[in-house]
Amino acid sequence: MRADAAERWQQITRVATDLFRRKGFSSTSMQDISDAVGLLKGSLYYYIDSKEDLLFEILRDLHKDGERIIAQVNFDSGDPLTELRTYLKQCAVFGALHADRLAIFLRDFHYVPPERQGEIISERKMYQRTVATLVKEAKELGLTPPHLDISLAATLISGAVAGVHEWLHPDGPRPLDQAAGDIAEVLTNSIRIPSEAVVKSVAKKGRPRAKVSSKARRPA
Amino acid sequence: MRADAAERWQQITRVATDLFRRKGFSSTSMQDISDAVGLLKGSLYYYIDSKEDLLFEILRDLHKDGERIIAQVNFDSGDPLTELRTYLKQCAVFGALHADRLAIFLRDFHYVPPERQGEIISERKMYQRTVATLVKEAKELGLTPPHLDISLAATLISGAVAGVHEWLHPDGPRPLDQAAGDIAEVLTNSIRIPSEAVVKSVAKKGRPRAKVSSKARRPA
DNA sequence: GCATTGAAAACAAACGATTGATGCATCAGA
DNA sequence: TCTGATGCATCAATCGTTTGTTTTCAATGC
Repeated sequence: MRADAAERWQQITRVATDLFRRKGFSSTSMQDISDAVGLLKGSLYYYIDSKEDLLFEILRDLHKDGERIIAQVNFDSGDPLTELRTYLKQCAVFGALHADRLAIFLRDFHYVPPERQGEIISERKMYQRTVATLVKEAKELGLTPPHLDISLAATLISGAVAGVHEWLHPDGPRPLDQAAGDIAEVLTNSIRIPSEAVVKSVAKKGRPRAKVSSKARRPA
Repeated sequence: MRADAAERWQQITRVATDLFRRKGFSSTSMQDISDAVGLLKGSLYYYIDSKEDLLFEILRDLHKDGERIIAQVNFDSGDPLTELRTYLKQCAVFGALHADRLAIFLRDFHYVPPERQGEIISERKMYQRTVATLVKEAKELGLTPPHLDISLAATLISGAVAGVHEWLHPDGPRPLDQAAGDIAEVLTNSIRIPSEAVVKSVAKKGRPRAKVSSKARRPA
């Protein structure tokens, strides 16, 4: 094996990831990929078995990276809300760092041959279950509003953090760690008990109308 | 024009919507559509100009329906958090009722010819701007934590409610209106000031470990 | 009440282009 | 020289779309 064989493989997966993300899996042809790599499309089949196989390899790598990062979270602190916050922060960071592959996963996963889906699909369900468990623990400890629908809240939070990759970029104006922390904080806050004092006081005193008019808020 | 011409058109859009949702736009062939309708694929071109045109028509209809529902919200109550809650509830209901077309919009919108995208794209930006304005108003009134990043929070909330269509179904176990209300409540809560009393008291007293073990929470 | 007409609606056949994939030839480097 | 790596030519299938023809059926004339 030549020295640059591994590089070729990385180049192919990198190029394919970029194209799949931008154009979608089924709209990306092997011709597109081979053009970007600098090979003839037939030559790609020296490295892969099929187009779907290439997709599988890309998503399986994402799966592995995901497992590695989540494993760093400590779930034994004793405070479910803090654990949830830490966990969500990690998820947000992960989403920002692997936005391309995550977008492909969420949109084009169903193109992976069914018999190979099992190796990947477990990850997402694990995400949701982790959140669900932490939310449940928080409620049992009285840390959430008493009528909170924990299943609904968990699904909502899971979905929210799954969508973060669409707009949180590692090279954004704020440090990634900081922004991810804020995201986790806001999401965790969604199941906290709100301060009644503030809510009531403001509602009573009849605040003046905000500057932004109703018209401006509904443009055309 | 014959009486059933309008029915044919509805049948075509309905079938296409279902297929686009399940298989994706570019993986759905005109043959698939014509088979499901019961015509030869060439005959479809009596009703449409192109495949992309069909997608455009479907999404433009969604756009119109969206405008109609959002217009019902009263933005002059004087309480931005209540307005946000109402607005988000409407969005959740809308998402559940039009999950198919919404999924197509979020995934396959980029297949709409660029010159025709403008007629549709305004809608989503309006959603986000509405949320952003309400969040900003709430902060200015001191209804949110003082350090809240309003842009981040608004984006997060918008993304969360946009993903609701994936799991909230009109015929679910709970009445749609009720579930949507809960969703809006949780999301609105995410920018409310949390009750410090509860948080501190629990943190202090050193609660016992929750029943669910750390292992169970991270299944393989 | 029946035949005629004309447009709407669907069929039938084919178009060129592109798709994912294969087999074999070839080339370069160890 | 031998093998990993790529070029080259080509496959059958399918793609979206077009064209010309045929069928269907309501309105019309008598």
